Amino acid sequence: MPAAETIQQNDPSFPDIWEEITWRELVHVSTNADELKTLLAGPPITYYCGFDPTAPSLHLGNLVQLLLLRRLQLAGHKPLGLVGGSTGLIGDPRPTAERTLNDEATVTEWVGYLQGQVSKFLSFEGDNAARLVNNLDWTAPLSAIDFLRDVGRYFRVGTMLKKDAVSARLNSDAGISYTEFSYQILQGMDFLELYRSYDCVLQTGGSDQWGNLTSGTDLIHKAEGVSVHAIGTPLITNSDGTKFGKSEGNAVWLDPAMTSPYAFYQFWLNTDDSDVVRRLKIFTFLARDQIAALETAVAEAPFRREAQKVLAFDVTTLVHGRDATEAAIAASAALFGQGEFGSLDEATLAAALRELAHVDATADTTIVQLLVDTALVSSSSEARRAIAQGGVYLNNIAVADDQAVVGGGVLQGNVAVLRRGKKTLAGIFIVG
RNA sequence: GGCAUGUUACCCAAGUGGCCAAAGGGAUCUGACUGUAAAUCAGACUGCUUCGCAUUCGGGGGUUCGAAUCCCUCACAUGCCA
Repeated sequence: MPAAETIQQNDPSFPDIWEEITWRELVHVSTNADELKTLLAGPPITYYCGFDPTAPSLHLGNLVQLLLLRRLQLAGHKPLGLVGGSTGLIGDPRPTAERTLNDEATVTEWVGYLQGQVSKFLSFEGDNAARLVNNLDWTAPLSAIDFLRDVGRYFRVGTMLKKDAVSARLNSDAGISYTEFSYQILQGMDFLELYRSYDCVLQTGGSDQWGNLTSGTDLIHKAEGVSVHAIGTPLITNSDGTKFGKSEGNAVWLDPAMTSPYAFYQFWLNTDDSDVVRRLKIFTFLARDQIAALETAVAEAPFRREAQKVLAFDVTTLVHGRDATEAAIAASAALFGQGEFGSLDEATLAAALRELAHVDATADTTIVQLLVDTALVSSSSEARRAIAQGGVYLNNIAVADDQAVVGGGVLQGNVAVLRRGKKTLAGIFIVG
């Protein structure tokens, strides 16, 4: 375990930031690479990335963008963090189906949450201080007529139809609404507005947003006669083909109330050997030689999982802070340690359990009920099924009977550890 | 606006009057093996007061002893025509 969190800095062994972000595999597509390299090596530029409030929190996919913003800021450039108050009301077209529109009050509330999260990853001090912007500020006052005359005229429908996001939907039987079809115009407008107000010349985003990114560069080219840039980051994938950023089928959120720091730490700790080096490059500020050393460690002693430990420590610390990470590690050590729970002291055990999903219960509560209460399973049918399959443990002892109650299975301090499968745990505090 | 076709569980997708809680694949979960990996193998995967019962196949209504399957209607989608 590292003694201290990695300092946020770019690796000085790279000649310039472009070389570094390329090495970190952060660039999947971009506008002219040579020009971008030169631009980023030169005097500070203003750049931006947008986050749409389609949920109350950002998730791991957004973290890639946040870290790219931060790396560019560390290279001296000036970030704009855009939270899409207006684009969030529309929603970008997903490949499969139309989105459900969220109401304005909800979106407004989420805008606030996301702004808070974005702020944590950027510096708001110094010559290249970050700024937060909200596209509702310039789209809300716009009338439909102004929109069509001033902005719409620059957009060719043929071009819009060719965007992957749109054509995928047109070719599916879901079709696409005019609302979502218009999304690319809104995002293009954002870039133009930021170019005019802040001299913003670069937009970053996921490669799945490439059509929307170029929508902006094209618009600026037409409206202002200027060439600006875009960088599309790769879609992060797991080598086994499953989706990155899902734990137990749920998204991993940055909000500790939605994904606990313990669960967050565990998510990273469980990274596959074959993915861990790529994760280190993208999600940590470790230097090239440090990552190379960890790569060797994975190859020579994979069972030690050194790289995973460093990755989990660094990313959890980055997102949740040092204290939360220490607590998550302590809980992990207690719960996954060699010894029996009975050998742990009361305070350590209780603290560990509080890192997990935990509930209060009486001694005569059934295990089935507790599995449901702790959200280890989603229904009592599933709880019985899990018990029947031998996948439920109380204090590391398999539960065989689906009528069983917590009863005597109580540890020091009147607590019990409920486990489903190998590593999904919950704490039970016996009261009354 | 007209004609045609389609809408099945998390996703894809069979099923076209009873043998359908509904094939198959993916995802997911559990077990074995392990390093709290991966791969592989096995099992599970609507809910419940679980050897039984209840509710599901876009919404509503109808025919029938009986419907995911037939009819009507509404909504949505796709294609062609206007």
